[in-house]
Amino acid sequence: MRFEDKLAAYEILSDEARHALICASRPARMFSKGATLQIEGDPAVAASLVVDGLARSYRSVLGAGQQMLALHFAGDVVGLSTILSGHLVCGLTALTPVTIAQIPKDALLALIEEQPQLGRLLWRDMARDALIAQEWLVGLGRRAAYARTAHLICEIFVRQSTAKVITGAACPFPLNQPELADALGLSVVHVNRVLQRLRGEGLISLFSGTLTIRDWEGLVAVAGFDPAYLAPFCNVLTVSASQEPA
Amino acid sequence: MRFEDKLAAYEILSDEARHALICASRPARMFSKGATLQIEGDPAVAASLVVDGLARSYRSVLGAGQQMLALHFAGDVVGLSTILSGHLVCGLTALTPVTIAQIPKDALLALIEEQPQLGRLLWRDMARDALIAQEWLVGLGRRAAYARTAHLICEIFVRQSTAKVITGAACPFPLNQPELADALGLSVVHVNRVLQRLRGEGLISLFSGTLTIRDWEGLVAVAGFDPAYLAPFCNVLTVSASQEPA
DNA sequence: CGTTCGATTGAGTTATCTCAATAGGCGTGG
DNA sequence: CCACGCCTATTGAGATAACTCAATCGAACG
Repeated sequence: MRFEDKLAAYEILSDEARHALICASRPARMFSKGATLQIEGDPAVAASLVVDGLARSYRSVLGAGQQMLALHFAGDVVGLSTILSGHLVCGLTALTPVTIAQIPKDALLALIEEQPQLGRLLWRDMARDALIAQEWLVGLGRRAAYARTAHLICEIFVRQSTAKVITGAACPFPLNQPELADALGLSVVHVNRVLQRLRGEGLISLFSGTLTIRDWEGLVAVAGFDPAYLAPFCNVLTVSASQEPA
Repeated sequence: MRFEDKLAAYEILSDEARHALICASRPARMFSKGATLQIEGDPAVAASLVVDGLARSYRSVLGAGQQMLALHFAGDVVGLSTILSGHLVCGLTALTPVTIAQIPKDALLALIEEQPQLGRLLWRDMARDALIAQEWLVGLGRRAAYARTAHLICEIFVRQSTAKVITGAACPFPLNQPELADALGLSVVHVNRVLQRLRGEGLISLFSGTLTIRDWEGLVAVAGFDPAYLAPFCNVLTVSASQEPA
């Protein structure tokens, strides 16, 4: 069986490096929505390349549910920092049907040594993730629920739309309200009310998994959103490759 | 003039790599408490090695004060992910008198190419920072003020005490209440009340810059603190070197 | 056709904030 | 050496954002 392996890269990968990456990774596997890709607390054995779909990583907190840590869109690499630090992994589940190609830890470490160019790319990817996490941190610490929600919507919209232009456009929105609550550090009930307000103010509409931006300027203003932190890494290059690993 | 350059490393650096690092960095400079080391929004021109003291990075939010993003103890490297991503820097100020050795961006990038071993070390450092940031994220999202504050106190205590054993011991505590508020996403008034409660419950005492742990078990329980995320990187090796750069 | 899950609404509770005021410490300048 | 001013810690009191509990409703699903 063959499949497409889309890899978002920040500069052009040499054929050699791309080939090495493909060789190192296991055959991509598909998972259905809601599937568990990684059990929280397991030791780190592999990084995951999100070939298609959307995944989320999270941490559980004693009596307080879960906190989502990051969204992983197609092209993202998950678990680098965990492997490098030797720490136990956080949970990872599929928010949509998802295709994942795992890269075993040892193969990844070897790859980094042998393909410095690829290593630097992965490192940059981690830097991008760190910036996004920083933005979430700021939001949780200092933005009220309304602005925080608007900000996340902005982020999801920008990360998802390959097109740079953003207007009164629409995009799929794969998070339901309980998932939004986990991401935003809010209760489900409050998320619901915040969303109603965002709709009421004419900023968005959001029904059955589809988000429509009604007033991008307004939404950005409410959120205090500055897309710069996403820009330098927005799929500068998309590499397609067929794969048939050992 | 000579000075000590303490570098916390996770594995033994080759003499060559260490020498290259020292050559790449500018002469260390001292800053007084409260000094601005990096102006928020400037372009990234250099990474900073904290030689001594404690610094904090932060982001300002419109009408909501500042959110502290990270604490940087001696041996930490600041600004790697900003340089790699090309993004503008966050603010950086000294919480105590601090000694900083800057490594200009170009020199750093060259260093990474020429000294892969050192590069991997720096990468691991970034992975550690990511884990700590993740812990802050979880705290801000899902821990109540009381537990969140206890957790930060645990983190500071562990990161600061080189001694592994933790008992009814004391350590300097360089954050005042406004700074704690910035770190914890709380108001100063509430920080004050939370601290009073932590004292009242007999968990800590905290006066004039000195923290004393009165009940480590209890504090850890309240915080839900698991030191594992700090452990793999706690100053496995401390390298001392005299330096006289060009 | 019953069950489950997500969205929605109501109502009361509480954690945390804001505003305001006081008091102590410390540095600076007169 | 004292007086002033600023910063930090503390306290009180009222306001509010966000939470919890609980119930309803519709859609998806088996």
